[in-house]
Amino acid sequence: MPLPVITKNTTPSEFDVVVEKAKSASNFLKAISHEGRLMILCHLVSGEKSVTELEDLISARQAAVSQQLSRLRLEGLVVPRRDGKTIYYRLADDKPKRILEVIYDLFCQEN
Amino acid sequence: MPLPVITKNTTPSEFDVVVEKAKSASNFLKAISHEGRLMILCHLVSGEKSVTELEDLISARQAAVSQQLSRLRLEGLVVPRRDGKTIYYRLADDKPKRILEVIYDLFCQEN
DNA sequence: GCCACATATTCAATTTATGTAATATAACGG
DNA sequence: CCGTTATATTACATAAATTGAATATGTGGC
Repeated sequence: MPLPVITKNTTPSEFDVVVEKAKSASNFLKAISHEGRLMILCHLVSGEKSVTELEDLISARQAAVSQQLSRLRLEGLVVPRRDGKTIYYRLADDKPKRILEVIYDLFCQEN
Repeated sequence: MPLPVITKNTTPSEFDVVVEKAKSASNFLKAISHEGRLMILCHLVSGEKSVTELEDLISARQAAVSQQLSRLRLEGLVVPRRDGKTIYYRLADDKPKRILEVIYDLFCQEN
């Protein structure tokens, strides 16, 4: 429950573990802290979408969307599935959803 | 509850509102998606800390910590309070805490 | 094999973020 | 007023992220 606590008793190796986790977390956050990628993830919460569908949803060009998906794919946030010519993307796990729920609550809900 | 949905019926102005919110959210996420700033915020969850205390906690130099705090201050995530020579920082509201709880759960908790 | 559609990759140009070092300000004690 | 401690700001160099344009790949139909 509580967030990590660092005191004088924290050993160097324990400290390193915390730093490692902070790195993973900040990489994840960097991946989602981009307007376009954030919108893409939002749309994927409601189910998988093709690249073309995403282009329309966020009014962006093919190359841009494909690049953003590529970044999300490399970070392991989304997973592609090919069906004929079209490629559908979906969230890889519930990490993005968990964060997005809070973000939505904080930025799109109140007043 | 549900995340924002964009359909063919979404008007341009409604769309703009969503984009605006996505911008705020991504700015906020950018502010916290930095290893040092993330650690600082983590430490502030348990109560206010002076700049010097934070320097020790995250093993960073004075100028670096001060810069990171400055960024967080400009984004409205933290608030300073002066007491004599020392300046104490605390979280401005519960936004960072809300996110950090999920982050901690996702990255520091499981197995 | 050739064409069209859907998607991905590459490259260069630009912008933005970050780290370091040096310097500045603010408050206190003497 | 001076020195010291605590913090902030600035300027610069470097690295990383983003964008746009062009091009490439993969798939299905003919």
